[in-house]
Amino acid sequence: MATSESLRPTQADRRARSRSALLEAAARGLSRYGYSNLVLEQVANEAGYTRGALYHQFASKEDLALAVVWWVAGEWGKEVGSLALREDDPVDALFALARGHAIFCRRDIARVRMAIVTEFSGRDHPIRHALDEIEAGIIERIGNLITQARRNGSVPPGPPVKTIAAGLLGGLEGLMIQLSGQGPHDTVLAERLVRGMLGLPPAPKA
Amino acid sequence: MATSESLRPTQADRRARSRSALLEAAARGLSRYGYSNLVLEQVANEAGYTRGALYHQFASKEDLALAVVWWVAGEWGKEVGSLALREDDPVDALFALARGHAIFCRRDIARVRMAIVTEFSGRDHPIRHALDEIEAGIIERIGNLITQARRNGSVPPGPPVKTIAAGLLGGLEGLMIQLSGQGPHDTVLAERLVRGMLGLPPAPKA
DNA sequence: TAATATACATACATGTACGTATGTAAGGCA
DNA sequence: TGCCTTACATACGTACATGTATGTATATTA
Repeated sequence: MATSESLRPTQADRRARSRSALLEAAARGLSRYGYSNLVLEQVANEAGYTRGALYHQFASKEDLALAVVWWVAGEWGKEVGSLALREDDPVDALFALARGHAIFCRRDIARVRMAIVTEFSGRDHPIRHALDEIEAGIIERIGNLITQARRNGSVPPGPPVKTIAAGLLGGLEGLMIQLSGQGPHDTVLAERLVRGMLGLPPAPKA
Repeated sequence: MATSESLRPTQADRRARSRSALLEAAARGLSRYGYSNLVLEQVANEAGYTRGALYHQFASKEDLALAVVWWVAGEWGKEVGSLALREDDPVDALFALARGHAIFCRRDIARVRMAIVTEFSGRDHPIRHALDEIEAGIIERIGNLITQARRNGSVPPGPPVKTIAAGLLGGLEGLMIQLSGQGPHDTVLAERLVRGMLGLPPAPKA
């Protein structure tokens, strides 16, 4: 039984390898061109395959996009969401989320959601449902942190928690898209954005 | 010479009337579906015409989109940009811009830029150039206000002015997209976002 | 090693939306 | 009032991308 460490790859290895290559190429393409501008032949070629391989692994373009969306969400959870769990103070957790998100957005795949969300907003489409579900999860998480921080007394009152949480997410994503995840200032501005929207004073000078 | 107040509309009147109807329908469609998902027959029908009328007034789909982009930019300048000119203090001008932008974003046409910017980012496309030009103008304007405010002493030092200005614009647009311009909290959060990104303390309680 | 299943490539069919060419009615000018 | 131009509708051609059907090479199993 040949595994990934063996010289001759097994079928499952081949499948997994090509699948992740296709997924990554599709994620890059989605974040650059959006959904309907994404052409599957280009995706397959960038991954080193043809459309045949793609349709062997994914039932349709929509199925591929859904897989990408959930894959990116998983990566976000692993790379960003985990940072919040390491913090005790909810405000620190929010800062960690913001900075982590900024760093995550330096990867091109991070912009998938914002790139395709407008294409499906308002319509009843599976991709929209997936995006909504993922977004709702993140907003709920942020909202819980804000609620804790308000109980804690470290965050002043203001608009409803859910509104702030949604605004935080949207503002952060817009910020990162604009900065293209390039500058070294992305994390600073992300933290500033969080402070502002929560009603916190600016960070003391280091 | 019959003008718009006359009973029988003149040719120029007819032309202007249908043109603005088509423009508005196209703007709504662009902000909802983006560029490539926008189908011209739907645009024409929503405006009360057919594609024939559209192609009589606009050379191509691209030409129509460009016209929409510049038209929306003009509306923004009239409704939002003018607010900043009324303020003496640069920080107050920035707040006025943020609040005005929030209110502007309650109209569906306001989201045109964010809806189509990802479709052309990275490519060498006339629509991208137009968006870049408009964006550069707004960022420069915001940047000048920030520079004044820093000289003024009312805004602390931090990341480069241009970076903050760009981040401010991106963050605001992301925020407004997320809130869908619905809630009454959009202006509050917009101002909070500006305060945070500038490094200002939260607003004193009214 | 023969037989079968899997991973992928190639070829084909279809639909959709753009752009253009042509036709028709209404306004402008002599 | 007759001719010309403008505003719009209808009809057609075309290109492109998706999805499917078929073909081929590699891996698995007996």
